[in-house]
Amino acid sequence: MPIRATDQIIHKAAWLYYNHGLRQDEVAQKLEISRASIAAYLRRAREMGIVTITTSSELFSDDVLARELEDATGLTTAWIVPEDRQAMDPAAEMPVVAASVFLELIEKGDRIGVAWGRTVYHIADVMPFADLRGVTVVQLCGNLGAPYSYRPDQCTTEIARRLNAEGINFYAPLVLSTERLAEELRGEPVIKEQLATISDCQLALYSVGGIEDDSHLVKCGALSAEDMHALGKNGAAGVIAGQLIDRDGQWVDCAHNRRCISADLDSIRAIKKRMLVVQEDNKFEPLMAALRGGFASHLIVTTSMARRVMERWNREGLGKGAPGAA
Amino acid sequence: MPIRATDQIIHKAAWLYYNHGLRQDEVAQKLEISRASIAAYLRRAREMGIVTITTSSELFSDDVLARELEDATGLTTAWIVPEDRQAMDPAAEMPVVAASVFLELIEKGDRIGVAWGRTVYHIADVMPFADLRGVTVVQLCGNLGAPYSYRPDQCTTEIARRLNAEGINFYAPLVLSTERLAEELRGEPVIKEQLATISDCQLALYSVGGIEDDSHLVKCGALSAEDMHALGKNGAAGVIAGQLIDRDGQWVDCAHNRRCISADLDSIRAIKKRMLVVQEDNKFEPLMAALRGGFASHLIVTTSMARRVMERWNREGLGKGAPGAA
DNA sequence: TCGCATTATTGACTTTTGTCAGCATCAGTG
DNA sequence: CACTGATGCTGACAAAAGTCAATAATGCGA
Repeated sequence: MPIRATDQIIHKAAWLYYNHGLRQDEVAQKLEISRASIAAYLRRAREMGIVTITTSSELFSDDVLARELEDATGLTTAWIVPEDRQAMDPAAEMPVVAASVFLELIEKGDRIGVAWGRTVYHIADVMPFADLRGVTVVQLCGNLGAPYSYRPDQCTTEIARRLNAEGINFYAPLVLSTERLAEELRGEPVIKEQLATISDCQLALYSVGGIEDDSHLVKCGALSAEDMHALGKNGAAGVIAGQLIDRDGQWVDCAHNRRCISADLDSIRAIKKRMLVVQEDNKFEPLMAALRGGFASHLIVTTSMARRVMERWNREGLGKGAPGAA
Repeated sequence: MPIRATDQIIHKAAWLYYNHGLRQDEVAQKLEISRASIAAYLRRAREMGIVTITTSSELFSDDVLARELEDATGLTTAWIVPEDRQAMDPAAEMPVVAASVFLELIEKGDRIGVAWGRTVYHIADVMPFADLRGVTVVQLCGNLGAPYSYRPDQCTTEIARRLNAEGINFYAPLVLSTERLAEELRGEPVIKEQLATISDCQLALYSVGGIEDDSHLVKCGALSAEDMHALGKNGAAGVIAGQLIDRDGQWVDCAHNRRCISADLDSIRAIKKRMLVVQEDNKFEPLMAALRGGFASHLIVTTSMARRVMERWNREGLGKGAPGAA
């Protein structure tokens, strides 16, 4: 894609400022334009990803607890967000860490799967701007028919926009009213093809959902609170890409899952870099289920959550590596 | 390598400033430290490569002339430095473009060969700071015994320092007084081993030397002006990594070359990304020789030089791709 | 071609950042 | 234990960058 004529001047300004280290007034002089415009250009250059500013996220992975967690659970890398008073509030910090790590994990030409949820949306919201043409961001699960603040397509679109990547949305509902219709829709060539490309992803980003009344599926009306309770009694322990998983991270054979249009769990497990981000303390059990199910190779959690995972993992005598991990 | 305790605070400051977008005074407040210190930390963070600021060099490759040059000569990519009045002085611009392109071409874990000369030294001098641990920078040719402003080892070391990469120097002179000694030294295990690793490089950076009286080899005393003249008469057309090449880019069988300790030309040609940077207008013939010899896959030149190359290449009826190109 | 709406540019002002001399701290040394 | 040189921190000031309302330019439909 050639540079648009109007971008040329922005590019030049950014180059002189960031590469040559000229001051804004010097750049303004050189390009025969006001300094105020240069300031505006530079802002745009950053927003367009012409200029990229990255900070190593090593601060969060260089940690004894992170090493221990990796060793115990077989994760490739863990990032630990501290909760001490000197640090940021974890609720604000976690998405920033996640966005930074996510960006670091992307390689040229990658295909990236993005799921949905409050956490993912917040990550999209603080995602730095970059120029990653050649990268493709695909939606991992169907859309929620009802309007909702954190729609799956919004997550995908926003991330793709910020990265200057291609965003591929999924034009199917997440849940249908009958199993038959879901089945038929999954068989539709457009949908089928898109689902088939998911296992080609090199990187996936998601959180794990809870099965409480405040879970997304309930709040979005995909499931009633009663249904969710019942599913919980029958072994459901968490939600991955809109689908219920049991405590071992296995697909639950229930009406809801059968009515879902979303990435096949094995396709997700086939993705090499599976980045799982968990914010809320009350998602401990769902997180354990996701870990047991092999849904994470890269994990971002708070210090306290990391401790709880370590303790439980060791208590259960689970060895290195989760079942189903690639 | 774990973060040094003292770096931790720098890292934190950089994180809060660049990732969370806090102002310096807010960071100062959070870390309970003066704002002036934060300013100092941030500078250090940039110099240490904790924070990296990159600008796309597309401005120079997105150019009709660049496309034509690539198509005609079979280069992978060409970057053209403009000479119009609105742009920077090419003498100042070229090294900045080269440094930026060089950084873009590096991939994780790469081994990089760096030669020597005024151009390479200037590139090293404007190389941005980055955190590329795992990358290795190796010296392509022996050192100049005589003290000189742009010593081969300085180029390697400075680039490695700025990139936070490992620098491997070559502790042998570039030229020895007798062929026999050069031969013996090349046979020494330490030297031999190092020379052997050169073809494992994924990226090389060099310029091409001229054979005029002001050439490096003459100015450093490796060759007398008379010898150089004589070599010129006998077909030498340029210098690559301290060694003379003829107009077709082939190794010249002369006393000087036989007394040289430097990367084997075929080893250099075996490197996938061969980045050639030519500043001076009077290096046209050496550049042509280097191109014919397949010493460039990535080229950085001025507009006028690009035009001359195009014209000559077409006139000579050289097809796509240089002989010897990988 | 005109008028309208939208976008781009700028000068003047405010806020933020960079700098540096002076003070505090600390490790090494006689 | 005092001395010394080096390093690091800070407050106050200077420099640079950010912002915004007013103005100019531009595109576009009628």
